[in-house]
Amino acid sequence: MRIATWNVNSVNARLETVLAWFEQERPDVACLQEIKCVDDRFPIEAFERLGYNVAVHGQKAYNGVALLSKTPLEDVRKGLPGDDEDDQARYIEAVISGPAPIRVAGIYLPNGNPVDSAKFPYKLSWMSRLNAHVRGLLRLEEPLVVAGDYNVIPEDTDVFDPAAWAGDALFRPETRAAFRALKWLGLTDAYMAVDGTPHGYTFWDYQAGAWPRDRGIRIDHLLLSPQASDRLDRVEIFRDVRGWEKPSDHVPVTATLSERGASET
DNA sequence: ATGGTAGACCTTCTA
Repeated sequence: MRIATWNVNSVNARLETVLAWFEQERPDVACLQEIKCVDDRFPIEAFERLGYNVAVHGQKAYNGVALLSKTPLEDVRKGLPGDDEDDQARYIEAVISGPAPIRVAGIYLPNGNPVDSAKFPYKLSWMSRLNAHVRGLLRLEEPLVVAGDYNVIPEDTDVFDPAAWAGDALFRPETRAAFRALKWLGLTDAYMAVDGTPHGYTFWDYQAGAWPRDRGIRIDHLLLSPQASDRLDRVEIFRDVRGWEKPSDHVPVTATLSERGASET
């Protein structure tokens, strides 16, 4: 089973590009972020034609997340618990049905810039809520994948110029500490299974020639519960997609899990 | 030089 995450930066502005990648790679499951539309405007039929079931948690103009799966989505949750005042659409979760069911959460973690605004504490509080929710999910002892645009640069090696990013909300010590705390709950970063690349950038800014100069950052992650990481075969970062016509500033990332079911363990 | 782009939408915000 191959699970994808991709911040598409408007699913409607990017539909042709997004569909082209789906037709080429045909992942079994996909988490999309920044769909930038309300539920009614999501191009559900286009994905259904490719054989996907669709769950959408949309929002006008900003944010918005969706889950796609070739098998039916069960137990769908929309929105991250822990703050009834939070109306930003950044979290969607479902159980992917099949012989070896797996729970997948798609996240669009807040950017948090500028750090001297309310956006940074919102980011940190969102990460704290995610930590609390994931802690509960891990108690289920199920295969779980938490995938998405984390807006977190975990390590110096995940950014072209660490010094230039020192004060950025994506790289601040508090942000990186919260990401480590999430992993310390018992999640594995699937990126450990990537091989043969000098770095694993997943985002290049539209500005200042970031892509041609390869000034990227690694911020799109798949974190796996022990029951999921036991099945991890490989990770792929589709960096070529950044060079396509009308690209998103993020590229798709996939993790492939073996199909080993409960009966064989 | 502190630049540059992209998307949604009401001329400014978000990233």
